[in-house]
Amino acid sequence: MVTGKKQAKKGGAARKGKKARRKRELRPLDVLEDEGDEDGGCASESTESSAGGGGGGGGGERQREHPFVVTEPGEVARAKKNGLDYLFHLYEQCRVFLLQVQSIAKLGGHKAPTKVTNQVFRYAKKCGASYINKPKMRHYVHCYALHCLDEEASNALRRAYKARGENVGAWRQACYAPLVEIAARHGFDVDAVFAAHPRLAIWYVPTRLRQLCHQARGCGSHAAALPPPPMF
Amino acid sequence: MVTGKKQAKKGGAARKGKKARRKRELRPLDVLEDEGDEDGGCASESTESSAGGGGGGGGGERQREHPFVVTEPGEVARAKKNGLDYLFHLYEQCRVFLLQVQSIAKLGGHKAPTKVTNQVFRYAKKCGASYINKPKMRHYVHCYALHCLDEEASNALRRAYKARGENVGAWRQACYAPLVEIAARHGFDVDAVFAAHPRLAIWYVPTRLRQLCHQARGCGSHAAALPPPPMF
DNA sequence: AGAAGGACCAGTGGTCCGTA
DNA sequence: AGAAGGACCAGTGGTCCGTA
Repeated sequence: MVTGKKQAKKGGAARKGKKARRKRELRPLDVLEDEGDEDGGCASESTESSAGGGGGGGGGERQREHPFVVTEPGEVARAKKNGLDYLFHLYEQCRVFLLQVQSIAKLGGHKAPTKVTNQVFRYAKKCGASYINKPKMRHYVHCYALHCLDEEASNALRRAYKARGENVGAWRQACYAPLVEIAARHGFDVDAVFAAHPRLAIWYVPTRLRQLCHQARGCGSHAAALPPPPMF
Repeated sequence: MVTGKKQAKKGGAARKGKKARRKRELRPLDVLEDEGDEDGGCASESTESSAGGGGGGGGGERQREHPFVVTEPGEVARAKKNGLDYLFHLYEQCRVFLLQVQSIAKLGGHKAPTKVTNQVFRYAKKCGASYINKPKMRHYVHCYALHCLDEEASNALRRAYKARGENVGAWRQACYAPLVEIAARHGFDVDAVFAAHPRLAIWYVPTRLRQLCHQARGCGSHAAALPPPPMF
């Protein structure tokens, strides 16, 4: 409480042109630089140069990850695209990174995170997993949640959206409804649903999903077959 | 990471004369002012004017709480002092405040804290419990932990330290050793010990206690009858 | 247009140290 | 001296929005 008195409160507007968002110019191999930092460098440097990464053989310009496309289970995405199996694989990698951070913390007598925190993302970067970042992982958590909680339903949804030629954004939106239904069967307690699943418990419940469960609860006791909400 | 590059790292030195620690001049009844703030004012204004509070009948100057003295279980502290039953009572109050914050959050579809967080302390203040504050509660958590985990041992320690005429600081220090022993019986996993006790699970494990457990584990498998560590 | 992610900001955990 | 607690700060959770 130093700044003011109340201000725009969380998810509101009031962000506009503050502080001139200077972007530091991209330098190749940035990740490898702040070594010798304590806090533990990666335990194995498992660069995991596998799957859909960007970057290609050539030059200096750091490449973004290829965008995701809706793929069926088992299907490999074509050129310049990443599939959804790859997306879910990233969540599994984060889990492994978390486990490593926990082990290291316990060895040193430090407090260990129980969730995938900033510390874990930082650690992942140090291990060379530059393709993992917080905004991306948070963006798709609920998609991963559906995959964990009802793989059948998740697979069906992927096939349907692929067949319809929908883009990733549409598929992502569509993942909410089945989750709300699952939550409904547990008294609309999404937190409990996440907590009960070992691979999901390490992820924060996304705000949007929590909101949808809350508002679905408000609408009486019909266990909601909500058509995918039009726009949010 | 905006400031610099590494700096003094957590509990180190490097705090000295920064930013001229301006103290805002005390105003009486400060707490009652920032009402109408959303985020939920207190649900009951349970001012709890009970126990050892300071302040006295008279004038404007906001009073500090009376300092604690080592008292036996059931003993009421004499003039201008607060006893240890009162101290432990504060922890129970915080728990109730947490439960209220959780209820309110769930009603509103917001995420609910699982621990006594800043939010809970803020809420307690709004409810008129101005005698509750974070530094104090954090300072004595491990004393409360011993009270929860082994009331017999806790009571014995209180009697012993009272008999010896020790001050609160000495008693507080002495609370560490029995806790380390308890942790030792659980593989030195203090986090697990705290997590397993419902009234304790809502408190963060104090750094110092974690350190002591860690270093006790390092010293072989003797389940540590550690004499109270001389100074830290 | 649709999407990936650097960078920002309000509010957190942790505790020092000026105060009484 | 011993102790209570205001206030600070590094690093967090959350996500916007300039970028490609």
